[in-house]
Amino acid sequence: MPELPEVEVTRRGIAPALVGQRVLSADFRVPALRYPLPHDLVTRLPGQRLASITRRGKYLLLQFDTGNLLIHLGMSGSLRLLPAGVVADKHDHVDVVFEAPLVAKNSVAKSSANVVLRLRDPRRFGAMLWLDGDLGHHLGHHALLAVLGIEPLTDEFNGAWLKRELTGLKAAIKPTLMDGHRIVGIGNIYASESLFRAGIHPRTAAGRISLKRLERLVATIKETLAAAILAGGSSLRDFIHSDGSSGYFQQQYFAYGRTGEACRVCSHPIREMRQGQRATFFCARCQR
DNA sequence: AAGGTAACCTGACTGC
DNA sequence: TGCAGTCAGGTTACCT
Repeated sequence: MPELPEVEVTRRGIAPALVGQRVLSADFRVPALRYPLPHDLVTRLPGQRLASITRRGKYLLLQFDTGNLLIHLGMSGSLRLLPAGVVADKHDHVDVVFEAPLVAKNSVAKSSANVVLRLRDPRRFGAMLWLDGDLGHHLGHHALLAVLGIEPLTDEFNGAWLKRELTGLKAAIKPTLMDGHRIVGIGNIYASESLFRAGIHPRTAAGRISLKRLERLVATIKETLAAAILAGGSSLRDFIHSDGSSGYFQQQYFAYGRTGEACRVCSHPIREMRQGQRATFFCARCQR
């Protein structure tokens, strides 16, 4: 579920209900996800006010009084807002209870119970870490954050930047797009989708793509991510009781998961191959 | 530095 | 119905 658009949709979904609110309690039900969980937050977090929720790549950063909660959803993670008291399911690993009552804007039902931010992650590839002190410092110095690549939805991410970044690379463009140390947020779905829209074959050597085609690729990456955020936003606007599933953008896929189906542009069957243990989908006629 | 592979983990699905 | 095998939206660690 979570590439950049899904993480951003999650951020926008939970922020209005939580920002400005104080924590009442925290509960950890497993010792670790990808990394050990910060169990000491059970005593450290209560009383702290949530000042902001920001995103860096696929990481969510919740800024509190004395530090920051870093959350990564991995392959199967999701965050939901619930009224306190709802029994945790098998893979609901972390709860953070806020003192504000849950008010469902799009729901007739209102609850007077406190609102719970609940992290579910069946595969446990996700992460939750506590970063003490200043967030700005961690963005530049933390081992997980400092190594992150450029944000694709910024003006700095443009054709000239990408041309420079890819110069000399012999690796295929598709896995290169997914390398978070170069560009953050582009996962397996949006890599295939962006390359389809740009008309670039996924196996093209990254360093041998012209500036003109890279400018086109930058544009399709931005438009694909932006469209997915909009589509996700329309279905996940109400995070209360949401199942955290991805939004309606699936209906707009040109290539991903469409093996054997007709290309929406030229009607040739969409093909599937493996690159770096991951499935790649493309149209051999539209993408050269 | 670059490039490729295995590993982490559970659940859903396919085919026999 | 059961069981084995495969696959899944991510990332790091560890090879060459």
